[in-house]
Amino acid sequence: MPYDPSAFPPFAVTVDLVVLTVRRHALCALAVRRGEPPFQGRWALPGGFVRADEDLAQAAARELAEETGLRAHDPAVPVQDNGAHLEQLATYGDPKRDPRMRVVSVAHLALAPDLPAPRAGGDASNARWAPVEELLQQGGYGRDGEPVAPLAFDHAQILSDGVERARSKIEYSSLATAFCPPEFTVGELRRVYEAVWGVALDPRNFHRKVTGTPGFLVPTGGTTTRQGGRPAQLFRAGGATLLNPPMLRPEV
Amino acid sequence: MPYDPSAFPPFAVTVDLVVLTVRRHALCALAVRRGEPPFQGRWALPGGFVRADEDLAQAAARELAEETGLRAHDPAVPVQDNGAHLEQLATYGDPKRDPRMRVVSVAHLALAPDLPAPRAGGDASNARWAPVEELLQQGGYGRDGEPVAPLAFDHAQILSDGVERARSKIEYSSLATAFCPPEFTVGELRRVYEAVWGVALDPRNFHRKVTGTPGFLVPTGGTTTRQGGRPAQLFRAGGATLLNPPMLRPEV
DNA sequence: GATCATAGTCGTCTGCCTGACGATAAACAC
DNA sequence: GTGTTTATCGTCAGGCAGACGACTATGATC
Repeated sequence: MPYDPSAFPPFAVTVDLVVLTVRRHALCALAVRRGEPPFQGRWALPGGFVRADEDLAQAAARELAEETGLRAHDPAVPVQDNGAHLEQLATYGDPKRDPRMRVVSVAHLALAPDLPAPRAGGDASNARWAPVEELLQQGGYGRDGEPVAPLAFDHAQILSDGVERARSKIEYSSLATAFCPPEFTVGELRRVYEAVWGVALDPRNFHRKVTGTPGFLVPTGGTTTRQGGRPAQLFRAGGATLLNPPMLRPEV
Repeated sequence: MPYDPSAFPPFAVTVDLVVLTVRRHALCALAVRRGEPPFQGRWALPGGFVRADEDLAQAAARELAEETGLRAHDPAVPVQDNGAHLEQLATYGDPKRDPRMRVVSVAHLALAPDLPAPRAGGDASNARWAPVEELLQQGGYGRDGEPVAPLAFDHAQILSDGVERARSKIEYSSLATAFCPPEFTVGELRRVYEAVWGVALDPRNFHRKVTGTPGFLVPTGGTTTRQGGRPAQLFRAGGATLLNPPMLRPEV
């Protein structure tokens, strides 16, 4: 027995993506330029409609693949390959958030290692990685001196919530490894924490902490010199997902 | 310019509520009996359609008031009066979660102090507080010896997620006070933690921890003997929302 | 009224973890 | 070789948590 369609108002349901990565020691998010009204020409988060036969997570994974080529991890499987971490973030449903009609957006958060270059349907000029502070600042000027328009719709709020989720989640989980390539050094992992939190961490205490937490890191045996200086051990992400005790974010 | 309605599939959007409270040293959730198919006669979480002009949080607050008479707090205002804490939990949108049509449910989590009795549109027999283990057990027998049917739809999953959110959130926030009356003793707060986590806590260490965390508790000056034994100091919830360092949940 | 049971509150001690920081190691640039 | 950079190991003091002893203040029971 289907519902009486007059008994409830119809909604459009979309997924929007907060895709974060660390580039050049800065936390960056994927932004796409809108090609049509409303907010034509403004930057926005990637996203799209949920299809009739699609789960929300499937829709988010499909959008992520379309925008970045990344495959999403099965959340039940620990991070192993080069895929991105994908999780539901929150849902935004203010009646006026889209001027055209009633749209409820289920935002998702994706964490990815540094990628070569974004592609938005093949058009590179309409997609870019931008530092999150640049995307979130209101009416300032970007690094190139041009005025910065705020993100379309309520996407500044969504991005802000996604960044806060990422910042708090790397405290008590091993999610920071999702920003790293499959093999990485302790120093690279530390620079991820520093970029996401925007702080400087003591390399010695950080090294002691991450190598001393069981299941966080697994040495691969190899070493590298990627960053100059003494060669560093290479690690993969271990099976542990929850860090106990957590990494402590320095205050202020 | 409205969307072309043929460009996207129409969805129904509902809010479902995980309303938790602590009664008789057990973590309980509000359940309502379904009066119509599908799942007629089965227990389910309270919920309903989001109206055309309503925000998601407004819809959740309205449903909460209809089912329990509780007013929800403005999330920006710290807990002071007898209202309930209300926050968005997660969104569930499996294409088959409702056999009738495509329904996306934005689940919310509410934490309330112990209430006299539930009312579901005035019909008490169709609403009850039930221990969460009882609602979540699959095909067992309840306290009264009658067989227990699983919750309708995917509500067991939603309830499970809500309980897990509550369990983890009282670790690092002062949310446990949302389960307490406006004035409460340290022992009452401890029994909240014990019920939600299902563990026993050392009364002395707990007392030291909560009274030593700045901003968590504010003494009102009064004392009480509600639980027998030596009179205890009464407290109100302080302004702090985040506990740093957090309460530690004993392992296993 | 003495005794007991029940809760609440204050202390002590020990072990672990963290932050601060010195020291050494192994590469590269000149 | 010297200096620079990054990685890694150690040391030490302070803080917090778990274990648990001791004392206090009420009501219940004999």
